[in-house]
Amino acid sequence: MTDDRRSGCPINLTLEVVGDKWSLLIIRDMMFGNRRHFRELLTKSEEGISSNILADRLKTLLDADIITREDDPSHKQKGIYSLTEQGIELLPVLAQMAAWGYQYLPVSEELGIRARLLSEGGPKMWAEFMDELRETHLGQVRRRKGPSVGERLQAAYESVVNRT
Amino acid sequence: MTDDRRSGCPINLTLEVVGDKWSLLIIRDMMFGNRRHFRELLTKSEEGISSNILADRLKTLLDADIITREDDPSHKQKGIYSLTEQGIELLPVLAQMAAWGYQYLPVSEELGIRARLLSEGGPKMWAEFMDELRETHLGQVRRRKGPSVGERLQAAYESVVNRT
DNA sequence: GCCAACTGATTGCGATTTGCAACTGGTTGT
DNA sequence: ACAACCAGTTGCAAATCGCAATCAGTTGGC
Repeated sequence: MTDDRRSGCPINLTLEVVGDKWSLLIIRDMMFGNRRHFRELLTKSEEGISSNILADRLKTLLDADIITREDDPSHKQKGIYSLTEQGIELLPVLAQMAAWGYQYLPVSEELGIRARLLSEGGPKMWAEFMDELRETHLGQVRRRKGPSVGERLQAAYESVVNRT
Repeated sequence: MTDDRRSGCPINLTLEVVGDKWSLLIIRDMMFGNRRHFRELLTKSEEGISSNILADRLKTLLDADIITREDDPSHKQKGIYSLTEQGIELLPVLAQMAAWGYQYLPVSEELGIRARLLSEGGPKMWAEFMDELRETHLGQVRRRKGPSVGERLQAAYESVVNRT
């Protein structure tokens, strides 16, 4: 783990931290799938990450202060992973990638619906969702106003999945 | 070059196309550095990409319809690479990554100034810059209104570099 | 107390990807 | 004619990836 950087360009530095094929997917699952434990991230991943890669990426993300880990009081071996403020602020990056992928790539209907809603909702919806994440991951209190963005996204996803 | 995808998730599909350490840097150089030839991308890159990687990534980006290549009439061997509409629409992704990197990573002053301006300018400035890119890369005409975003970013960069 | 199932990982190992350096075959300017 | 320039290609060693098996500790059921 050397910290020599290729350049001081913000885009490059960001890529050096999360510019691989897995890190952002892990963060996506933590944000949209509410995965907080190792096993959840391992087995409920759409793409099937393997355990050594997951362990390695979690370590990297911990080092980069994008997530934190604390012990689960209900199980001595379980750890709970949480997003930090920095991690939560990666949401706009994910949202833009989702919007781009939704527009130009062969996205499946079930998995695309969230991207569509999030894209249509725009930065305002993103900010609201980030507030919800701050509540779930940082324990901050949020002034509620109706159904959460997370709930709405989940409901839309299920409605597509259950449609016969 | 198999086209089996890990999942139909828009974020995953986007990562499968540009989720490596170099592709987005090449696109960045084409957008902000106005690099259009192989040599320009190779030698004027901040990070020092090697020629085989560059050739490989350009091929991938061509296949993904993010860039196009045409012969340079002024030199039989030279090719001119241009961004497609899809490629230009990656700007918001880059802008968000730049904003995140600028806020949380040890960005150098010279290379950070563009990120700061672009972040402060927000989606409106991004749209304007994308229009300029459509002009340069797609040959579209643009209704001009004062100095271009590209010129403003470049001027800011040079002013930081030349400051003693 | 015993044991199966579950927990977060780690290890071994072959396949792939990366990246440096040298090189190729062709073009251009002088 | 010849040096400089052009877009790549090739060889090869090192690093990374990803699958499967394994590990050691924890928990719940009986």
